[in-house]
Amino acid sequence: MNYSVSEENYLKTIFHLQKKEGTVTTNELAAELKTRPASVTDMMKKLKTKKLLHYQPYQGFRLTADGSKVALGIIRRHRLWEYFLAEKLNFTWDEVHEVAEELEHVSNKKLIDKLDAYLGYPKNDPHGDPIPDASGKIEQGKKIRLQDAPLQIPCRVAGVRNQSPGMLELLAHKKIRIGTILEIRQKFDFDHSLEVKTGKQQIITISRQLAENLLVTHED
Amino acid sequence: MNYSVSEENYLKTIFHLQKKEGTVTTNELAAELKTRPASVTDMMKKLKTKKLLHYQPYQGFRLTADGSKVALGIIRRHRLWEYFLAEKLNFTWDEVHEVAEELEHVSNKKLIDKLDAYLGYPKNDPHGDPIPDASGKIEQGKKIRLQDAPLQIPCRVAGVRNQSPGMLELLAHKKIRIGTILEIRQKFDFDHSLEVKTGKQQIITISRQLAENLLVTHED
DNA sequence: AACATAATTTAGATTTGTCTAAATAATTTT
DNA sequence: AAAATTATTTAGACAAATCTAAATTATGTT
Repeated sequence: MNYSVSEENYLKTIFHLQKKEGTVTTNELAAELKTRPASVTDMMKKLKTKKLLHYQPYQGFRLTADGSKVALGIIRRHRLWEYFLAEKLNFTWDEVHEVAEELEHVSNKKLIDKLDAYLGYPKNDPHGDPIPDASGKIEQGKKIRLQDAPLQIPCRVAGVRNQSPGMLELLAHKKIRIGTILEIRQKFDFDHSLEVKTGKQQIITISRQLAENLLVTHED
Repeated sequence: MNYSVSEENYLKTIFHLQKKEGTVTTNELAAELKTRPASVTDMMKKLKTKKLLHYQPYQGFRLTADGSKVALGIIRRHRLWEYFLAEKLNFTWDEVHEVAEELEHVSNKKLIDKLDAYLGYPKNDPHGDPIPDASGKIEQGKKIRLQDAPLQIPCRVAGVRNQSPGMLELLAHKKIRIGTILEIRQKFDFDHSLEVKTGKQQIITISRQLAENLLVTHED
C-alpha cells in the first residue's frame, strides 16, 4: 500500500512513457531515470512481484491496472502541488516542476484531498496538464494547436478554432474530422507547412493556416 | 549540505532532547527514535565525521553550532507546515504533527521562504511553539504562570517566582525542577487546583499557590 | 575497592537500491 | 542463415541504515 520514493519514480515514469508507445523498454526507462539498465531490470522484478507491472524478460513492460492507479495517485499529488506553488506561492511555471518532484512523495491521502479542496479542485496544473481526481480519474488532455504538436507522435483531432465554411470545406476535402488520428512527419520551415500521416496511413500536407486552427490532444 | 531523512530525524531529535538535559545519551535517543542503541552509535559516528556533533565514545553527545543550525532549519520547516496545515487546510491541532513529520524533509529553501511569506511570517505553530526565522533565529518562549497555561498542552518549567525554602521543599518533594515537562489535565474551579501530568506520566495535584509561582514556557 | 548491573560500542548480518562487468537473448546486416 | 550489433539480464559487489548478539566501559552498591 506504501511505496518507496524510488518505486514511485519508476511507476510515474513508466506511466508517462507508455502513453507514447504501448510498451516501455529497459533502456528507455534507464535513460529517462538516469540510471543503468541493470538497475531497471532489478526494479522491474520487484514491481512485478508487487503486481504493479506486466513483465516477461526481454519483452518490455507496462503497468497493470493497479500500477496505473498508483501512478495516477503520484501524478495527482505532483500536479496539485504544482498548482499550489504557482497559484499560492508565486512560483513561475518553469520552477514548479522541480519542487513538486519532492513534494509528490508525501503520500498522506488526507493531506492531498484537503489541499485539492483548498485549491478549489483545479482541473489543470500550470502547464495545462490535467489533474486526476481523488478516485484517479483524469480528464481529456489539453488541446493544443496541431502546429505545436511534437513530431512523430500520434495525436487526435479534438476541435477547431475557426469554424468558417471555408475551413470546414477544406477539412471535409482532406477527410479530417473530430477523432481523426494525425502524426506529424516533418515540419517545413520555409512555409511552415506540415507533412502529416493520417490514421489511414495516407500522407497529406497541411498548411500553416490550417495547422494553427486544428486543435489536437495526446491523451488516449 | 544535504542530509538524508534519517540524519535529519536524528539531528532534530537530539536538538529537542539536549534542551532538557545538556547532553544526550545513546539509550535516550534510541528510545525517542524507536530504534536500537547500536544504530544510534553508528549514526553518531557518521554525524561526527560531518562535524555536526560533539561525540566521544561513552560520553554522550551534543550538537555543534553547525548541527544546531541544521536542526533549526528542520524545525522551521516542520512548524511552518504545521501552521499551514492548521490555518489553510483546516487540520486540527492534534493532526498536524504527523503530516508535518513528512513534509519537513522537503528541504528546498526557496519553497520554505515563500511558504513563510505566504503565511504572513507566523511566530508560533499551532501548539504555541516558536518558528525559527529564515536565518535560524528562534524567539524565546514567553514565561507564563502555570495557572495561565492552556489545558492539554505540554509545557516546560522555566522558573519560579518565589524562591522561599518552603516552595523549594515542595518542588523537590513533587520532583519538579527547571526543565520538567507538565501538562494540565484539568482545572478545578472550587479551589483552583490543577491536575497535572508530568513528563514521566505521573498524575499530580498542584495547588493554586504553587501554580501561581511556577513559570512555564511552551517553547521546545 | 571489588562486584554487579546498566549503558554503550563492536562485529557481523540484512535489506534496499544502486553499480560494473560478463553472459545471454533479440535484432539487424551482410 | 550466419555474423555483427544492440538490448537485456545475471552475477557479484557496494553504501546506507538498520538489526542481534557479544564484548567492553561506566556506574552504583556493598
